[in-house]
Amino acid sequence: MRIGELAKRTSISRDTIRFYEKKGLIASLSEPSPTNNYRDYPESTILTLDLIKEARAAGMTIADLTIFMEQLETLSGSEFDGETFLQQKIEEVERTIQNSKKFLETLKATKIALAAAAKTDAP
Amino acid sequence: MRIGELAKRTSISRDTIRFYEKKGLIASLSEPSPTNNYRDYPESTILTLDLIKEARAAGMTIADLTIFMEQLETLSGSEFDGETFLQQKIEEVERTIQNSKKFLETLKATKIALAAAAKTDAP
DNA sequence: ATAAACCATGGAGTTCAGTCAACGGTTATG
DNA sequence: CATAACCGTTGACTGAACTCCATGGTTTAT
Repeated sequence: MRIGELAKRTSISRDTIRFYEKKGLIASLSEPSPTNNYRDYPESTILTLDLIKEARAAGMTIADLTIFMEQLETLSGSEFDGETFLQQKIEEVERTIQNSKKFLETLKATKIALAAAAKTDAP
Repeated sequence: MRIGELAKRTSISRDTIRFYEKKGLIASLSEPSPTNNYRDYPESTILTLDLIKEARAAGMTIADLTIFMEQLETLSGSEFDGETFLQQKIEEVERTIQNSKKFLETLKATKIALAAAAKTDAP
């Protein structure tokens, strides 16, 4: 599919998609039409982009994602220690989750305090 | 306490602390020593900075935090609808947590796949 | 009392993650 | 076939969140 459709279906802008491709997070088919040089993406790129969105929201950087995508593709076969990298990222995300839960409690407590203050205040 | 100690005890750089103060996230005592103009922070600023760290890691921006801190301090008393703001942020953080959990599963699955591939590979 | 260590301010510089603009070629539509 | 809608590339630009630097004053340890 072409970049416009991909953009629409993932809610990610064309520019951002091209930016991700330049960074190596996604790849378009290497042999496009002979007459133009339009990018052509497989259906699966939608899934990849969804994954990237999740990962970004979970605190992963694009540099992290570049390595991660490489692991997904090659699944072993390099000198690079993918398992250690993944384990580190797992721990990072676990910390982020714990941390966010804690902060969530603070937010909730603040909201409750605010509501209580409002009640004794207005009437 | 002075900024250096605060920096050490929170693992946040002096520059960042001053930056946060300029943004209104924290405040130093308004009447410092008469002989110098060093910032002087109460013990509680450590807790505030820890909260800020949590919040940042949970995806809150500094602009969000500015509003949130104001809510914490004033606890009602403005035209601003703090409860709605807080409810929105609660939902945002909840989404972030759900999302991060999902991504965490992906990371774990990838690590397992990598380990399996490595086994059938080497020996 | 003097050097090392600390503090302040203002402003410039950096990194990350996009985003926009200008220009020209391609494809789809009435 | 005109023309709107789409695509490509290059490079400049933005906003967020720091980070660094230069300059100069203050405190502390020796």
